[in-house]
Amino acid sequence: MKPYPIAISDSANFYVSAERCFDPKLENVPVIVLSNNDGCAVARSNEAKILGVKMGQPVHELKDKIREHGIRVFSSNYALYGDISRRVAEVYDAFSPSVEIYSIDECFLDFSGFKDREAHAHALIKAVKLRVGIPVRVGIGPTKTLAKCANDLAKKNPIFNSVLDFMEPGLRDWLLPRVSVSDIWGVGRATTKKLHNVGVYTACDLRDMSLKQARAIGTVVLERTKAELMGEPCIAFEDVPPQRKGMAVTRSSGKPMKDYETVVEALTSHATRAAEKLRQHGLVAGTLTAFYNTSPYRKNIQQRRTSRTTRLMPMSNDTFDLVAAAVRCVKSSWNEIHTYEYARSGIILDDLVPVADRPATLFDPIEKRSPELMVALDAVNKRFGKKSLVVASEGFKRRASMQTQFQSPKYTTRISDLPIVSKT
DNA sequence: TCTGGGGTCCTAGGACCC
DNA sequence: TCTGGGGTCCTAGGACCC
Repeated sequence: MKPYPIAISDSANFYVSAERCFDPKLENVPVIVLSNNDGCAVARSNEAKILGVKMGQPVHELKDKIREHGIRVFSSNYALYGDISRRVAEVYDAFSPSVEIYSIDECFLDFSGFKDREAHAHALIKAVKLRVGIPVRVGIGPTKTLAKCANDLAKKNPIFNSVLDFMEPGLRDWLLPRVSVSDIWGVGRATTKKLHNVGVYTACDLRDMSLKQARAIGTVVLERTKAELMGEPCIAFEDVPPQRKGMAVTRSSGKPMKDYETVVEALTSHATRAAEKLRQHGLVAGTLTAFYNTSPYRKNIQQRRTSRTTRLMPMSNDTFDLVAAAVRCVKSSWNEIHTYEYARSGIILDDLVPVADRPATLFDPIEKRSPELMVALDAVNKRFGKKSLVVASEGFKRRASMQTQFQSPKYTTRISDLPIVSKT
């Protein structure tokens, strides 16, 4: 691969910024956004970071801090964040012929052909702020890893004024020795520890270590990272999203799940949601895995992790097929003798293919279901609200709905959530 | 007592990312 | 008491085949 300038634009504390878009009172005060079920902090404003709120910190550990410092707390509002993300990406389209959406808050942009890359990046930042209302920062480099590294430096050091261009090797030689190896994209906790053991502490050390040693420590992945730090691209720019391979619906349950029925109800609910997701994406799955685990955090209870995988034949996105498969998995793995307190469960789907490419099966299933039934099911649930129609094994008791105590309005995707502007 | 070699495919688990 | 969810990629090892 030949190197050319790649930019990465990354939103600052994205979920917090998205909340601030619609509530200016949140500026300059500590704000955190919680994970599903209001379990832990997954986004923190700079003010919250200064107060020592850690990424992923459980919210029950933060009670005092929240009270003392008046931290504003939000449940996650994915409808809002997803929509803001889409709007930001639309702005990027005007600044590059080729954009790769990497995550909900990051895009890679092909920056080749722009003479003054820094000026172009500043224009982009201005446009996103003006048209969507959230701050972004830009890192530029000859490889994705160097662009990410530049972006990280721009994020942490205000002197770079939100843009850092790493195309110049001299600038890299100066700055890479100041970057911890653990801050490099692709180097996680385990690899950092191994690298420290051989005296590799900085991005520069990693760039300059032998290819052979890099491979011994972190397989081809670290080998590629080293090459990318040298300015040799190994990770391709992908402006067309590749066909997705898997899909998962997993949840922690608020209360421990002790009996068979409760676990079946949870997995029925996840399988139902997974089937909906498949249909939304026009896919069918060939493999279904159902799992349910005890909480690894509760050291004093008996632990058990259970997972069963089954083939879906024929491949399917039918709610009843997926629920039946999930229930089979629980049935075959249920421990009758001991009672455990399960805390998390989920459905993982693999071997996904577009409905049109579904391979024909030798024998048609005995019971043929019509896709129209699923269309009708989706339509009813869309019109009358989620879970208006459910499969019976999900249960009719109080449904375990997610804890979202502090959710902001769905400003951009639900008209009834807009604040009424009163005429005065 | 001796007990092949080389290939493919599949799966579980680890590591990492946001 | 309360600790997220959804992805990708890579490797080792077992099963199987000839």
